Amino acid sequence: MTSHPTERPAQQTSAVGRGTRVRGTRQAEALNQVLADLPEFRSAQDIHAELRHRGERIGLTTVYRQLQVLAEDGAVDTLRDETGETLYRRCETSTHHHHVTCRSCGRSVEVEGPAIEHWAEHVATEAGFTDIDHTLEIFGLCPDCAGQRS
Amino acid sequence: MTSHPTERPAQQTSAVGRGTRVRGTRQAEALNQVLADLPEFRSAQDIHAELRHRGERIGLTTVYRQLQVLAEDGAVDTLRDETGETLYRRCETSTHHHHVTCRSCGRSVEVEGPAIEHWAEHVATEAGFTDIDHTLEIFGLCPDCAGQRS
DNA sequence: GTAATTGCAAAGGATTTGCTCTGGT
DNA sequence: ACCAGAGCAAATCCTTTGCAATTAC
Repeated sequence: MTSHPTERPAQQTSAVGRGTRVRGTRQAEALNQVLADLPEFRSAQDIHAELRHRGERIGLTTVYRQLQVLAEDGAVDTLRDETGETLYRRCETSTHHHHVTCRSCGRSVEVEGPAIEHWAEHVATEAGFTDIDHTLEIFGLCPDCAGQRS
Repeated sequence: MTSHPTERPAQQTSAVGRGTRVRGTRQAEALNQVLADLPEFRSAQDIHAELRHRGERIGLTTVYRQLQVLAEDGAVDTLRDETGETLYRRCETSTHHHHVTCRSCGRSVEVEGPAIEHWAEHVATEAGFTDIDHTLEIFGLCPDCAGQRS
């Protein structure tokens, strides 16, 4: 175990008082476009590759940094796949939700479960914990992939 | 995370016909001892360090390999913390359960929530998915760690 | 004796960081 | 001009692999 209690990058978007401090760059624009086009969860590297395919000149580092910011702002959802890679996808709803993701093709469906959030909060509080957070991912085979299987 | 029909390295314990194919080594023994002593989730590196502290001569590689096997056999539970590291702990109950884990010290409490399992199964099925599985981790600060904090 | 196991060193793979260059405004 | 943002290369970090040396049985 390494780090952590206090960490948390301390977001500073608009903390300073002044408005937008974000520049509209060609790269950011392109990334947004790709995110808008891809409905499935994809890794940063995938997304970078896709951008390159489209002929965009953009560095992998930029993709990572951009996605990080978008994730912090809640503009994209993130999840870790079984190999530990972080996957990103543009967020559709702004409310807290979870996903049912296809193990085979990556397609995913958003689902809400207020009961779960409460339950998590509840059991953790009961155990004396504070500052509670949780992660929940559901994996399975989507209709399409289930069909074409061995 | 439990089932997973498709993968599984095809264990060969006792497949050949002959008996025990597993050797009782000093290292394996020591690792077991440490796992028995530590009630919290710990990273492989932590466990290795602990072993060294105890004066054991054992390589990090062996710890990783050993833990991998134990995890496959269901002898230890694994989970990924927020940084992506894999944490291990000897499994206590055989029933499906989840954990409320301290972000700071790693201590964890097992909790059960049949309702959650059903809900997960339900929403996924409703979305047309099959062969469903899920992961749920709750993080927070345990009473002790919450105290000694800013 | 023989094969399972160890463990060092090196490889891998994802993500981050240092630092300089570029392009918006 | 100025400064946020881009990006390359190098650095990190956890984890796995190659392969020779050990060791249990």
